[in-house]
Amino acid sequence: MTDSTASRRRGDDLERAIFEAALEELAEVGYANLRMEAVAARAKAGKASLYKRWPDRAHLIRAAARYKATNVDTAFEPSGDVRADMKRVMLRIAENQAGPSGEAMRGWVGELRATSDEEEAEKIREAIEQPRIRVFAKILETGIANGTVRPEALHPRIVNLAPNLMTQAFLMKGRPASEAIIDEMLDMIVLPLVSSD
Amino acid sequence: MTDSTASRRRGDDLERAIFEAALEELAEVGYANLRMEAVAARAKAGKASLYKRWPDRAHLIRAAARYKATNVDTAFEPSGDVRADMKRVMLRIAENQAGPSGEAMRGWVGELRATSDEEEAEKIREAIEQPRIRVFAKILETGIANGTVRPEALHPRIVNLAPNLMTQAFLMKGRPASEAIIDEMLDMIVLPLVSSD
Amino acid sequence: MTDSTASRRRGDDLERAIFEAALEELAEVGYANLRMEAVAARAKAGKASLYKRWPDRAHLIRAAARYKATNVDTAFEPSGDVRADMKRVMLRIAENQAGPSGEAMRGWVGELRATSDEEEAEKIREAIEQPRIRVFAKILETGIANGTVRPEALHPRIVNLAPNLMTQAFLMKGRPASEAIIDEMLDMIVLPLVSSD
Amino acid sequence: MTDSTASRRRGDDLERAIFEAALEELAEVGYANLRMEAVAARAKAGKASLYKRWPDRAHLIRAAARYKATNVDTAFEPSGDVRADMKRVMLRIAENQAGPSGEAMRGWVGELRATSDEEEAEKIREAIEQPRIRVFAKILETGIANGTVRPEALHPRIVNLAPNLMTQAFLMKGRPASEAIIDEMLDMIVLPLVSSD
DNA sequence: AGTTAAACGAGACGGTACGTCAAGTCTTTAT
DNA sequence: ATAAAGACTTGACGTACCGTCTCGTTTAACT
Repeated sequence: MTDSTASRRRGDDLERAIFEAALEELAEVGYANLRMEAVAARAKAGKASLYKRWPDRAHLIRAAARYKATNVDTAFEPSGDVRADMKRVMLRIAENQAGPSGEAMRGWVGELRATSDEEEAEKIREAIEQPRIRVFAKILETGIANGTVRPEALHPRIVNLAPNLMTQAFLMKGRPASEAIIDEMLDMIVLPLVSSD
Repeated sequence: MTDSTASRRRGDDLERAIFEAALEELAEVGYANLRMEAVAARAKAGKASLYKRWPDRAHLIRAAARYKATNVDTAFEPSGDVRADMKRVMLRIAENQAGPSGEAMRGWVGELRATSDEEEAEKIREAIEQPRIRVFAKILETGIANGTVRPEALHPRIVNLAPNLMTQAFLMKGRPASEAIIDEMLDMIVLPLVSSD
Repeated sequence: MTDSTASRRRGDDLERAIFEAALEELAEVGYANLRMEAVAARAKAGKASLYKRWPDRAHLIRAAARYKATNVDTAFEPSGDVRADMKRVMLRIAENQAGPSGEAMRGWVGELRATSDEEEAEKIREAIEQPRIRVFAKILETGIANGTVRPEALHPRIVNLAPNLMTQAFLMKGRPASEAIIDEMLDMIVLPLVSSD
Repeated sequence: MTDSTASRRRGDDLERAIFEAALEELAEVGYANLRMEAVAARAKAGKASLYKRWPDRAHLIRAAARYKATNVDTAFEPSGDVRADMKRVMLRIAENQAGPSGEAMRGWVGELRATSDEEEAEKIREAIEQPRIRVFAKILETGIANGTVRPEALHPRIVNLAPNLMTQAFLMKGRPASEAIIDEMLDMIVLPLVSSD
């Protein structure tokens, strides 16, 4: 029997519970107001169990964000309609930014500095960007295949353009871009750059 | 005689001294590690003199950033060469981001939330963007005048594109975009979008 | 009018309040269960205000005990009846041991070690013993004057004998000696040693 | 087979190992700084093995002190010279106080309170005092037999006087009485009280 | 010029959260 | 079946800043 409801959580079980608690706190009070004690209390864990795993709030939140990211369905199958596909992904990014992941990124950005551990920062950034690059690259490749997209559009700076615009809008406005803004981004910036004609 | 070494500063004199101290602290330790006590000590002021003027760290830093912005030479005369003009302004933005203003923005972004005072946030964002919009708009207008730029490029989303790319790069990397990256931004994204033919 | 009820306590006022709180806690829960946070809370003070004044619990409690001692009426006028005078003082010591001072001494004893700061310990011990020595010496001197006490009884080891027996009884039993025990101490040990015939 | 080097200790074997570890810790860091984890580690035992046997630090240490006491040679044959015999026993007590047993008593005293379990305390006190009473009583009886000691000296308060003075000196000074002090105790207090002439 | 009220520097204060430590409990793994 | 190992919850520790408040002192404005 695996009846462990009454028994004490350990290892991964506990870790998951902490992540869930951290993400909920993040969503409720935001990164700047997130207290380790609140996370511990919500996870019904001791503070020591948090500090044993992560040296500080920043590391815990990054780990929680990564945990969230890996537990999210990232499957995506391009339809062939480049604009529709891009819009769909961008709306999904917006949804994500509205939740704890958005808060996590905001906190991460706030504590980032040129003098901080650059390798660590680079790793995190790549972990965030890589999945997006792949998705947008796939969309563009489909477009190239059916002749609607210029082959030169596969340059990383252009592949990343749409998500970067989303990020910028989110960070500077405090909330994700609306659908209207996404439409503008697509029609005025991204599509003109990648379209083949 | 303005011998004020021994005398006590008041009013604007004091305010300026606090701003300078805040900006220096910002440059040295970054927003996340900035302590009100450190600013007060560096300005040889009491903490009460800070809290009398601004309700919290966030407000002080925003005010300091505004103070810095107004004291900087923003005069800009377009040469007619759109690419060169844009690059010049973007390099200037990069310089700025490397200093205390960059830290101020990072801190502001870190504390921003969808639930915060949106009007206040909007005002600050506009105060940051307006001068840039004007500069880039002027550059584009000159280009339109000499036929190198499409008239449709005057849409705010496109006018703001270059500074937005700069902001995004700065926030996500922890340091301003390098010259090479600025070149890429211009040649792969901005110029293709605004060029007339 | 010295109506300062509404204003914030500082300096000695605050110190006194902390001492009172510490002594009350001491009386209620004992030294071993005394918590700095409880003292701070009872004194309506921040923990930092405690730690600013004393490095740890031990120092705070010693200071509180000293404060108590200095605020107690130690005046004593020998009546000439050596046994009655000694009994009176011993009962007073018993009373004292039953209160916070007793707890303070118990705690001090518990933390004392051969390797601790001996000078400090010596100072405290003397501060405790000196007043007693004087009182008992005065009693014996009066007895010598009226011929009921041997002059050799003025040796410190004998002068201190009665209080030392009180201390030993208190420390080993957890509560002060009863009147019956004090009678025995006097009749079987102290008086036989000091009486002149 | 008595090959126990590689096999796991159990029952009494383990208990003895824990006692030894506790006594060593006691001697090294004192009661106040004794950590259960340190005892467990030194005994190469799990903490659970400690808590299974004793409910807390206090009980473990008392048990360890008792264990020590029973394993010490308490055989004593009075020589007939009361002063020499008493001095020999008092020096032995001093030796004992300098070791872990002294620390154990100090800790016990520190945690004792009027409100604690009095029966338990009484039992422990008697366990400590009984062997001493017997030894000193035997010495005095020998003295009475050869006419050097008054028969009235057999009252418990007087029989216990010498060890009580030792205890008091040890607890208040942090270290056992020196030989010079023992001489004074004997010549100024104990012997005058018990001598027959 | 002398007086007065405000502004100021210094820093003590009540308080919150930090990150650490050890206590005592519980689970897992090895003997 | 029992012990070793050590992960876990709990709660106090002592520290660091927060934002408020009090104290004298300095300065500007007004008798």
